[in-house]
Amino acid sequence: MSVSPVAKTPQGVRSGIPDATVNRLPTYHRSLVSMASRGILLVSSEELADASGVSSAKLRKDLSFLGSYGTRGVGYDVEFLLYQIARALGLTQQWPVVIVGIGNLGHALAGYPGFASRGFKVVGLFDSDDNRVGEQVSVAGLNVVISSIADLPQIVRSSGVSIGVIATPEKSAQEVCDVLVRHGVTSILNFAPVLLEVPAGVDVRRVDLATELQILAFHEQRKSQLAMAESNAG
Amino acid sequence: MSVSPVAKTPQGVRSGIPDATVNRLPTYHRSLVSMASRGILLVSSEELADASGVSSAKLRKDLSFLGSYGTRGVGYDVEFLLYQIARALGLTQQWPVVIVGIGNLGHALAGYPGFASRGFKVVGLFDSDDNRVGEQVSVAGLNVVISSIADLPQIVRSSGVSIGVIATPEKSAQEVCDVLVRHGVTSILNFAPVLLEVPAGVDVRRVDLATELQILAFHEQRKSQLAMAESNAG
DNA sequence: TAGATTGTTAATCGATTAACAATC
DNA sequence: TAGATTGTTAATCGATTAACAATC
Repeated sequence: MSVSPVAKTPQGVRSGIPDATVNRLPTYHRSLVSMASRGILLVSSEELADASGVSSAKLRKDLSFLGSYGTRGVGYDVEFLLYQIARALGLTQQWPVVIVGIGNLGHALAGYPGFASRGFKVVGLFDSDDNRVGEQVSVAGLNVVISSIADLPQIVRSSGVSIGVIATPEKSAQEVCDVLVRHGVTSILNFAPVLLEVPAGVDVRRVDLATELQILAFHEQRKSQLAMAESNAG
Repeated sequence: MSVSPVAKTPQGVRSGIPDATVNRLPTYHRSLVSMASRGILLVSSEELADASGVSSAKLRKDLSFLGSYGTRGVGYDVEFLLYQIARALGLTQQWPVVIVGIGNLGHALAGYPGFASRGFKVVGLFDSDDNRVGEQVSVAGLNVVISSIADLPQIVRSSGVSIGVIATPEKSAQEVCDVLVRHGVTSILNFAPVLLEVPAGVDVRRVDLATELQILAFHEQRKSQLAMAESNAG
């Protein structure tokens, strides 16, 4: 057993890796994959931080929650650190994933190359539109057939799916979510513009185009206000 | 001039609305739109917070940065608060937007209904694939033709575009970003899995499927570890 | 040993929360 | 006036940062 810097609460043992850190680990992972593919063997916190868009202090702090995987005076072994981050993120196992709602967005998600390359395997595509059921979609070079949502329970159970992606219209998202959760899915990536209701223990992450654009609009507005204030102050 | 709770620094005047608050405003906005459409005239912080998935204390704190728009003992006027949030977010003006990279994802983005309904107007679709140039895409009920990237500067200039969406493959994202920035785009929503290099003053938000899935995988892994620890502890 | 770079400390900063005075 | 609910305060919590001792 390694001694890791674990945060404790009176309630019990906690994960030990702060949320803010977990949210940045995929970025470090990606930077390291890119470096490894370029044949880089060794990297300093400064270099990896630059490549990832964070400060080196933050990077070292983040990595310190995973363990002590660098060498003072030298840096980090790229492959070794890559493995440690992949392990922390749970990428050393394969995660079967289902996608529900195969419109343009669902198609785009199914065809996303970064899916397979990171240990996620699309084991099912589902759509409520009967005209679409039976259609072939190319996923990571293989053809996957679109199934009826009626077949979802069987596939989720048999493949042990715990991660589901919802790319349906807003209207059916909650219903689909309920089906997923009922059959054992405990992590959901939601592209529909609704706040899904889920029982405790189920994680949901929502990705919303409108939200992102609105935040950009806010900052855009602020920039033009600042520009005006400055030209007035002149 | 209204006296607003503005955070100051020795350097000068700052925006006054914390980032964490800005990031939640779109959620409140959406909840209020939904309530307004259901004919709800008045809402308490408790109700709006529930609908938005936050605590009422956090909601009230967030709203307090915009101003004092509620009535003690009563609540918030839905339409009025909606307008104030829209104004704060910059949604009372129309933002012309261009989308570059019209594959499956670009198509999905172009067809997204929440675009137009929130004051974003797609004024240009661009693709580097000459076979795709000239193709019609339905955007908010209108047909928009896919243009060559060579035409981007002209359209960005003439429409005063300041927000761009990048939905290209990883390979061409930085190049496209450079073109956008060179012609005056100062906010970029990036769906390509690269960290874009931009000059100071340009805002970039990156949305990445792999990142989201990896964060879910982390939590999923932690849940199964906790379950195992519990069954061992019995 | 001298130079380089990690891992950790401690200070600072920003975000969250609970409680409640203000006020409808 | 009594009840309800906001807006604000102050305490707490978590994240960031700079600096540096440890150590290759």
